[in-house]
Amino acid sequence: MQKGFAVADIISIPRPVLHQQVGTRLRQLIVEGQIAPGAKLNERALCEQLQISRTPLREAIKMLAVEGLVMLLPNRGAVAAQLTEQDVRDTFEVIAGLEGQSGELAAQRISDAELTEIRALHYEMLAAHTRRDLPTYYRLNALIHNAINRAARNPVLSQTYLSVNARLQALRFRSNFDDAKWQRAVQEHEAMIDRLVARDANGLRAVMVTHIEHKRDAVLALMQSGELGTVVSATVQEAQS
Amino acid sequence: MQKGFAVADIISIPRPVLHQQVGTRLRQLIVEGQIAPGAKLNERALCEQLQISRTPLREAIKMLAVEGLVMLLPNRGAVAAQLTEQDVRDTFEVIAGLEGQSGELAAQRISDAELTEIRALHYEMLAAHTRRDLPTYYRLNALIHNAINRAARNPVLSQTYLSVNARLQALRFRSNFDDAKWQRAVQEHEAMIDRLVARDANGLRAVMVTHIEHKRDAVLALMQSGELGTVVSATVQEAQS
DNA sequence: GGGCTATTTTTTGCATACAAAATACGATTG
DNA sequence: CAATCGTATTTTGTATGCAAAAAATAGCCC
Repeated sequence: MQKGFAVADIISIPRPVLHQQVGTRLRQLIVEGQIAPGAKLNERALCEQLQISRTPLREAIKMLAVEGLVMLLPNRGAVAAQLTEQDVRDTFEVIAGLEGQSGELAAQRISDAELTEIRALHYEMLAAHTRRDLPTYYRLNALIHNAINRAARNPVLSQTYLSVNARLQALRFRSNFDDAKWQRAVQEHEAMIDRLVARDANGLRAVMVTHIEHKRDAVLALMQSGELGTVVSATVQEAQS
Repeated sequence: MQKGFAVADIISIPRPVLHQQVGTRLRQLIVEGQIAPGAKLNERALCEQLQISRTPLREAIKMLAVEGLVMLLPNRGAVAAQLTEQDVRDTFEVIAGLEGQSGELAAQRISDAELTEIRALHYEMLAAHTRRDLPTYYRLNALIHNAINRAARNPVLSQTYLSVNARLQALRFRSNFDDAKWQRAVQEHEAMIDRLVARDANGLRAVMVTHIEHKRDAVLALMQSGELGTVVSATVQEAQS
């Protein structure tokens, strides 16, 4: 009680507790498709793989269940969430609302410094697009969306967005970009910057909603083509560290 | 594998697993204020009170942490979430967006039967208002909001709304309604029905956003008056069973 | 007596042990 | 040989045990 701050309190990087680490790792495995949608999460196997006991693993699984990344089957464990087409539509609908609001607020609240940074990221993204460097493009794309989210100055909104969005990550990073769609996405990003510069809240909302709807259509097309479920080597991705 | 459906699979009501039950109970305790905001969740004490071991309790606590109802302090357990004024503003901002979208979609998608039911509930609510029966009013109010949410036909949206809203429940059901505010809330509900009948999506969105903003102001006023933190006997309430 | 440090006690975090349910397997019978 | 039943094995759910960290307490020095 009376002891002040020990040195360790200051210098030691507080290693997150195990169930958090495990949660992060599991999230990664699911989002990257290493654990395929619908696949069963065998506790013993995961324990061995992650070198931990069942207690923190189970705690992590319960957390992912709340986030919607896994489904709990009473007395039969957990399976990675497998979204139906309708689930995907519903989720994108919510994401569109959240991103729209995020854009609306960001346009009102963004600082010049943040705007400058976003413009810089945007140019980097254009470079990646020009080089047809998809992984870098994805990474920068995520960074820009996160930056806009941050500029909205609402941690609850950001957190909610990340949580809902995580369910789609496994799909989003596999959408097959043809050049036309890619070009359109880039143009939409240009429009976002424009609306941000103009501090046009309603305009930015509209652009972001449209952008998400196009992304949704790309994902749905991919789903209908039946290409999903295949475990594709995943690209680096940002959100939901 | 080969065994078909046993009778038990059909007739037995599958008693939810313990961590779910515990989660529900803890949520209730926090929302009703039996566990005050900021209060520590002592594992041993809760284990005795709920007559369970620490394992399911800890799993439940982790789930509530994801929902935002408790905060985890590494190596120091969990405390019931204590929202700052800014947290409340942020949360209401998200709620406004979600309810607004919910209204927008409900106006487009509601069936006549659902609309009829909502009108009936509305009249019951008017009765409760006339009698100044606040508990019944709250209950019916929650039922109407839930019904609109359901009419939006988006389970992901409903779930997200419930999850974010749960954090405010502890506050919302303690707001001191003066008669003027109550009257205004009732009028806003009338406007909701109107917009639903007219299938006016944008109109309903606007009404719901305004309604939430008023609710927010009432809660903020109560917070600033310092009346919160007191454990008040909670009223029955619906959401987040 | 006040403030600091050392020691005890409590509490948390993780691992393991045990019980119940589900699954897999095999035997038995028609 | 197929289908069904019974048993063995696996897997999940819960309880308990153990170690480390935090909190409380006591002791000490000034």
